Formats: sequence, structure tokens, C-alpha cells
Amino acid sequence: MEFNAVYRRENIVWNAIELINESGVHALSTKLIAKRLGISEGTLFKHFPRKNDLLLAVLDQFALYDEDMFYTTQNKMENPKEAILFYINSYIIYYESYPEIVSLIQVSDMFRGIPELEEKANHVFYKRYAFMKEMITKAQLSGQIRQDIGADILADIITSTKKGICTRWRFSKYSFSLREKVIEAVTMLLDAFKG
Amino acid sequence: MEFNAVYRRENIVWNAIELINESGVHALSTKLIAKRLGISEGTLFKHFPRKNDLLLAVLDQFALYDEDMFYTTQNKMENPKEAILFYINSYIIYYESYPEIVSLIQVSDMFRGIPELEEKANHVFYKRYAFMKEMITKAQLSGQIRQDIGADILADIITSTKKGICTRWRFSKYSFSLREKVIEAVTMLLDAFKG
Amino acid sequence: MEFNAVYRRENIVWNAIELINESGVHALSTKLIAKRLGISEGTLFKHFPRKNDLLLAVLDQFALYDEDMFYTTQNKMENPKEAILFYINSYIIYYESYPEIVSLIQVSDMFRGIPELEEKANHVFYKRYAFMKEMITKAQLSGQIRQDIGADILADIITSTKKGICTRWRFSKYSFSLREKVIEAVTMLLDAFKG
Amino acid sequence: MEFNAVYRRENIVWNAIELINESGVHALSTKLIAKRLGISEGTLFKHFPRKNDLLLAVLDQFALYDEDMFYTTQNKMENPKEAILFYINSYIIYYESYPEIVSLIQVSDMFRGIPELEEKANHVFYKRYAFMKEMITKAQLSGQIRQDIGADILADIITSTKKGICTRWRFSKYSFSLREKVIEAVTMLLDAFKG
DNA sequence: CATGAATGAGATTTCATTCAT
DNA sequence: GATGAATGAAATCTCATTCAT
Repeated sequence: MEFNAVYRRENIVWNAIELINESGVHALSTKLIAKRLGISEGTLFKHFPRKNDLLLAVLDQFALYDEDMFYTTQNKMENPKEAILFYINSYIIYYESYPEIVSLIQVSDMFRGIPELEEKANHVFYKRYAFMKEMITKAQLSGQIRQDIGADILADIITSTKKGICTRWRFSKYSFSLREKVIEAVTMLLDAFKG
Repeated sequence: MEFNAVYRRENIVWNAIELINESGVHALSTKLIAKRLGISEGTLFKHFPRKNDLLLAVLDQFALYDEDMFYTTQNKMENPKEAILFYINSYIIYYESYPEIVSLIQVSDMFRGIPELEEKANHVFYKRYAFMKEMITKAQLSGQIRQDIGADILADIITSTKKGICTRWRFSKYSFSLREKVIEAVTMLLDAFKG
Repeated sequence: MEFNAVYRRENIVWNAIELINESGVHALSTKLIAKRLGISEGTLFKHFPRKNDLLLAVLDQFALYDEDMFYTTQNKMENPKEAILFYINSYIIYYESYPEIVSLIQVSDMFRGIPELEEKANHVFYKRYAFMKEMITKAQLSGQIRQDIGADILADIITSTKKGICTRWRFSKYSFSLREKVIEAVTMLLDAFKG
Repeated sequence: MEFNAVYRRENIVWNAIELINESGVHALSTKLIAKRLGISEGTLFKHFPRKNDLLLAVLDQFALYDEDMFYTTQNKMENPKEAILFYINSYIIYYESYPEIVSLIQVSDMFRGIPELEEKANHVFYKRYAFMKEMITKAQLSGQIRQDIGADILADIITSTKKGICTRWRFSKYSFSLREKVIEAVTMLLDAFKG
């Protein structure tokens, strides 16, 4: 059954993510995933011939909506400032629905030294960073953001702040509203640097 | 010789850090460290009875100057804003002198799931965050920073931004001046939120 | 195949016992067992996740028939003296069929200091001792054994004698009839202390 | 200082015995002994060039008084029965003064597979067994013990019983009087088989 | 499509022992 | 005579991966 196979794959990926969330990457062994899923390791390898293939799928899941978000955000670009908030908000929705995904936020560090994974993770972050920078540049051109500051620096500030609050959210065991804090921070920043 | 033992320990720690920097934590095996130092694994374990002990020493190295920095920064607290810049600058000096140390910046994530390491790493970050928040609060009380914004959020912004730029610095293979970028960003932020 | 797995497990256990018999516990390394079985160490650990699990299985094998012996002996208890001889004889049958098992007789000492093993070994011996004492007490009540001697001491004498002769049998490379010697000794003892 | 060297050696041996008593042979590492003595492993090896040399010294300590006991017991041989009791009693005195020594009683099994140790341990036990058998034979010749029973079997019974009670004494954490129980048992046996 | 059995490489750790100082 | 540093071998155990059924 094709449907079943797809479902099974997703299931494996999510369980892997949950394991990472609970115990960190170093605890993610094929044995553990299989046990948690109630399947044999053999079966696991039928679905993902190499452990790295599973980790690549984890990365795919992590960035699953990126292209969509870029696309739908682009459509709001006549108002770049609102676009930025819309974009940030999209991630928050994703993270609040699936908090385990937040444990992947430092995925570049997690996968450093494993070439194919490191490369893919870096790619994801480069694209996100580039997109943010592009939006900021547009906001500067449209006068919504001051033009005397580097778009790269502001992109650093906003993306890092988002990451930082997400991380603190996870450490605090989700004890505050991610949305409120992130939106407040980004709004503050956009206001502070408005054109 | 006591001197030798201390030197050897430090040597091991730095080589471990370099290995982490080059290939990530997952590549940090005792065999690799030993080989790189030209010593036997047995010797390594004489100095660090458990691999975790070595990793704890790595963490110690990472946070080696924290207390000093807190202390000397405290002495500048009559001007909190300058204190913040001084504090940030202290880290930059450390990182520019020993760029490999920057690869430890996400150490909390790297060590997640290994209780004693995770705990210690979290402790380091909590203290840094708390210190930044304290400085911001003082700056607000002295009127240097606006009082209508949360000290916690501004602490998130500044510490995250520092981390983010450091990480990008490393990814870019140190292709820009860490000092310039970080100081520029933090100055911008302090200006933007001045009281 | 379930059958195969069970067979393999038993096979491992018996080879471990043989190794203990030939060279003592201290020579029982997982590498040696694996080599002797012609399997990899990995495979060994699939069957027994920890070496201690294998040793526990060795203990189980050692005491495999204990409950049976207690049970069938109980049924002969209307004549306690005969019951004692029947019970002793049951062990002799086991030991003569599988002489390697005799090398486990001092298992409590062999496993001292390894908590889970020590505890289990002690448990086995305590039960055997208690059962012997119970039989002696019954024999005293029924008048078959003198009542002016402590059941515990006589239990010590009989169980120790059995052990002692078994050990000497092994040291002598099975050069005499275990049955004859043990039965002779125990018969002598029962006669000497008859009521 | 010769005196010091001798003292140090004895000290090492006793600490080794204590360690065996507390945690079993398998826990007796040179590292542990050195730590317990507050000396370096290097120093330990100055006194005992090989670990086996230390273990041989442990065996020597275990059998230290054997020759003396054989000798002084011989002098009482005009009354063999009393000689047997005297002989048994000598061990009890030793064991009650140094209960840790009792943990060596199964030393033959502990050292099985380590040729030089196994051989020496067997030798000790063979001599003790032979001496006991000799005394019994004499008691039979002098009419104190029945002549229709094998001296070897009675030697098995008496030596095993002694061992068995000693072992139970240790397991019970010395909760009963070793002397009373052993003397009672042996007296009982000698009476039961008197000529 | 799923599984259980097998595996070899490698990880961490312990051990007895050596040697220069 | 004592020490600390060093070591190589071995021990237990984990890992990702393969394959016949």
C-alpha cells in the first residue's frame, strides 16, 4: 500500500524527532527508534537504507514548510514589515503545534561533521537568513525600516532573537506563550528601527 | 612534575576543543584525541577517568573567564550601558584569540541528554543570561534604556544576537571582523532602545 | 525461528559453563565465548545484552531442577530419611550427566562482589540449605533422626559433605564414582545420627 | 629499613585480603589496593613485581600457620581424637581473630585457571586433607574411631563441615559463635563414629 | 513487506605492568 | 625506596548495517 508506506515513513520521522527532543541526537540509535516504533531494526532499514537517510528526512520535516512560507510571504511583500511579522508568525504556528520540532533549531551544530547532513542543514539556514535579509532590504527600500543600518545585521538580530526565544521556551518547558514573546520582541525591533 | 601534569591536561582539553571545532562532537572519540596528541588511550584516561570528565573540562574552559568578566564588569556598573559593551567586548576578545571556542557556543544542545554535561552547560548559559538581564535592568533604572520594555526580552535579543553573529562568523570561516559586527549590532540595539 | 533462538541461548550457556569448568570464571570473557561458539561478540550480546545476563542464565542452569527436586522430594516425605537420600541422589544424577556443572558449586564465592549475581547465588544456596534442614527436622519428628542434635548443624554437615565430595571428585578428574562416595557418606551420617 | 619493608609487605597483603573479603577477588585490582594503602601503583609493584606475587603472598598468609599446626598437633597424637579437636580449634582461633581470612576458604575455586595460584591453593588443601585423613587413620588404629568406615570419607565430612560452617558464619555476618558451632559439629561427628 | 539473526567496526573503560626521575 | 606518567592489551558493550527467510 503506497499510503501505508508513506504513513509509516512519516511515523518513523516523527518518532525520531521526538527522541531527539527527549534525549538529544546522541541518543538517537536505530535500535531505539525501532523499539519505540515497535518494529524491528530490519524494517527500519527497509524504509531508510541508511541512518543518514532518516536524518535527512528529519531535516526535510524541519524545513517542510519553508518553501510554502517563502511563497506565501512573498505575496504580502507590498507591506514588507507586515510580511516579516507574517513570516515569523508562520514558524510560531508550526512550533506551537509541534513543539518537538524546536529541538532541531540548532540542527547545524548537531550535524556538524557529518557531511551530507551538515551541508543540508546549512543550506536550510542560509536560505532562511537570506530570505529575512531580502525582506529587510525591501522594507528599507520602501522606507519602513531605516536605511542606515546593515540588512545583514538586522537579519542576524531578528533570526537570532527568534531562535533564542524558541530555545528558552523549550528550556522553560514551554512555560510561557511563545507567540507573545516572539511577536513582542520582533515588533519592538521593527519599531525601534523603523524608517 | 606537577607543572607537566597541568600542562598535559590543558593540552588535552584544547585538542578536544579543536577536534570539536573541526569535526563536531560526534567525532570526538577518545581514540582520536589520543592519536592526535600522540599518546595512548590509557594515558588519556589517567588524566580524565571518564570521557565526560574531559567534556566537563571542555565546558570549564569554555566558561573559564565568566566569573572574572562578571566581576570586572560589575565595577563598571555606574554606567550600565558601557558595562554591557565592555562585557560583550570581553567575550569577543576571547573568541578572536581562540576562535575554536566559538564552536562550543551551542554547547547546551551538543550535550543534551548527557545529564551532568547538560546541567553544567545550562548553568553556564543561565548565569550569562541572568547577568545580562541584571545589567539591562540597571540601565533601565538609571534611565539609559527605556523602561517600557521587558528586560528579559532585551536580554534575549542581545545574547541571541551575539551568539548568532558568532555562529555566522564561524560558518563564514572568520571572513569578517567579529568585533565590528557584534559591537555594531549591540550599539545599534542600545541606541534603538535608549531611555 | 523461535526454536533456533532458544537453542542458541542454551548453547551459549553451556559453552560458558564449559569454559568456567575448564579455566575458571576469570577466564570467561565474551570474546572467548564468542570465539568458541564461532559467532561474533555482537551476536552474543544480541542474546545476552549484558555479560551478567549470561551469568544469570548460567545460574539458572545450575539451579534448573531445584524446584522440581524440592517438589518430587516432598512427595516422598512420609519417609524423611529416604527423602533425603532421594534428594541427594537427584543432584548426583544431574552432576554425573553434566559434570561441568559441578564447577559451579562454589558459585556464591565466584560471584561475590557482583551484586545481582551474588544475591541470586546466595538465594539458591539458602533455599537448598533450608530444604535440607526442613527434611532433617521432619526426620527428627518422625523419630528417624536423633532429636538432641541441631537440625541446622546436621544440615551443614550433609550439604557441606555433598559439596566437598563433589569438589574432590572434580579435582580428581572424576576418578571415582561420585554416587558411591556421596551415598556412602550420607548413609553413614544418617545411620550415625539415627533416632 | 628491612623492618619497614617487611611491615609494608604484610600491610599490603592484609589490605588485599580485606579487599577480597569486602568485594570478592574480581574486585582486587592493583589500582584499588594502592589507593586503599595510600601508595602509588608503582610502589606496589616495587614490593610485588607481579600481581600474582601478591596473590601468592595472600595464599601464604592464608596457610601461614599450617606447618605449625601440623607440628604441634602431631605432638598430641597419642590421643588422636583430641588431636583432631585441637587441630580444628587452632583454625577457629585464627579465623575468629582474623575473620577476613575466612573469605579465602574457597581459594582453590577463586584462583582456578591461574596456574601458579591454582597449584599452590590445591597444594594447601591437599595437605590439610591429607593431614586430617592421617589423624583419622590413627584414631581408627587406636580404636577411637570405628574402623569400618573410610578415613577418606570421614576426612571429607569433617573438613567439608568445617568449611561449610565457616562459610555460613561469614554469610551470616558472624552472627553466631564459630567456635561453638564447629566444635559441636565435630564433637558430634567424632562421637557418632567412635570406635 | 517484515523480521530476527548475525556481524565487524568502534566506543569507552580497566588492567597489570614499566620506567625515568 | 617511592612516585607519577605512560602504555598496550583486553574487556564489556553499542552501533549501523546486511541478509536469508
